[in-house]
Amino acid sequence: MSQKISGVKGMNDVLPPAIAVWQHVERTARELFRRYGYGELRTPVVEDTALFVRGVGEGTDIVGKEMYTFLDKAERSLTLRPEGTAPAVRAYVEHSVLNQEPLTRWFYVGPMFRYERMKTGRYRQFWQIGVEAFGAKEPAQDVEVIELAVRLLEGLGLTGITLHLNSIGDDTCRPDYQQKLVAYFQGQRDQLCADCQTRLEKNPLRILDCKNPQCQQIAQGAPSIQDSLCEPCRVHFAEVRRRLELLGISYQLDPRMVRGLDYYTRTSFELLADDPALGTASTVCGGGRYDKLVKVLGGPDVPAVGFAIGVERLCLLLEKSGKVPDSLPDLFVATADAVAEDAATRLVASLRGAGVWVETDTRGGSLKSQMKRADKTRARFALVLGEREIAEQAAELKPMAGGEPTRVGFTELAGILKPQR
RNA sequence: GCGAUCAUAGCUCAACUGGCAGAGCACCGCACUGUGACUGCGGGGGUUACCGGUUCAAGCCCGGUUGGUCGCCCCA
Repeated sequence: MSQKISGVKGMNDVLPPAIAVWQHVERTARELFRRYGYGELRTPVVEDTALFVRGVGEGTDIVGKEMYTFLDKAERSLTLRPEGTAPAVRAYVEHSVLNQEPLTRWFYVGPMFRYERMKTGRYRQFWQIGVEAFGAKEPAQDVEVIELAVRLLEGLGLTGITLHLNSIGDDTCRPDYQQKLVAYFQGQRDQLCADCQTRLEKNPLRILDCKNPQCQQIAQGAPSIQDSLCEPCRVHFAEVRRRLELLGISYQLDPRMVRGLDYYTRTSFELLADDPALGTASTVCGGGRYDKLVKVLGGPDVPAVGFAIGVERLCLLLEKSGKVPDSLPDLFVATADAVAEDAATRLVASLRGAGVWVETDTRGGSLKSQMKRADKTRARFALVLGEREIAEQAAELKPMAGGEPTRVGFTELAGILKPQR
């Protein structure tokens, strides 16, 4: 025996049967996105490092300390993508998509990479399902994107999810607000935690969602961004809210929810799970409008909105809720004697050709061990084939869950089994 | 990056104040079987995460490393 090699820290294998949750999530998402006219985008897992430095922001934790960055053999600095928006924008700009269509709606599913300390619902390789819509500045687009996120979780049968909503203004009103904020916190500077004192200079908005109780207390009295929005931002946000209500999507206004990145504008939202199983990783989905980003990445001045969902977190919630539909074989075929072998092989092949999910034990063995195997597969029906059945071209179809067997001719089998799926 | 806590068979866990590393489940084989979850008997599986130290003797005590889990930070 050679030395065992284990997987990389923070990166997980998913194997059957646990993969069923993932497949269910993906299937549900793809079907939903199709109905809203979103097309799938696939970009490489590796990008030019500069894309994230510029697109995500130099001052962020992600760029500052969490990226998997390396030099390839030609000394290019490459990075394993830490998120999906910057690559989507890169592709949008690179293929001049705006020149082909004024409105573009994409979704993506794939792994992201961040070098972080692990905990529940947080891994170094994690999957995101994301949506990006380019070209519409209208509130209707914000709402369509939010609706998509909400409907996906609804469609998966999840409850206990709250939509948190805020508008963080734009270039014209946010600077004013930041000034007001700084002025307010400056007065109580020494009562803030050490982190927040630095934030006061670098990113005052972030003080608002500091978890420190003392800071939270102080933040309570801070001016709300809602009172500082400029007229266009105020109107935009009011329309977003009106349209959400129109669709019956409830939300919680959260004026202290902010985004750390400069290019985010106006609408900002998160979906939070109240399930303690996620611990502090309760954010299942985060998104918002980023009207500046396309231009920042060298493209035209195109408005955009999007979100990203953490698939592992979603799966954790789903596994716990037990709302994953079973996917089970239709039939298990066992052989009782050697005479039946060849005929059974052909019967199984033709059933499979007709679309029936058939399991067998390719190791053969005693009927008992085959039936044990059948039990394991949780097939709906079992069929035992021997000399007698082959001669008569018919067999007892036995429901594995219990109940009376029925005598069925081989030619009828596919018809009986297939429609039940 | 900081702090807490844990690590024994594939899984869940035992092993007294330091004294030959075990059970259940799972897996495999045989017997009995024309029909499986609660038939009988048997079997394979471990350098007790790794490295070092103390001791006549370490799964147990001490130090380090790695990995898991949970807070802080940040996020999805």
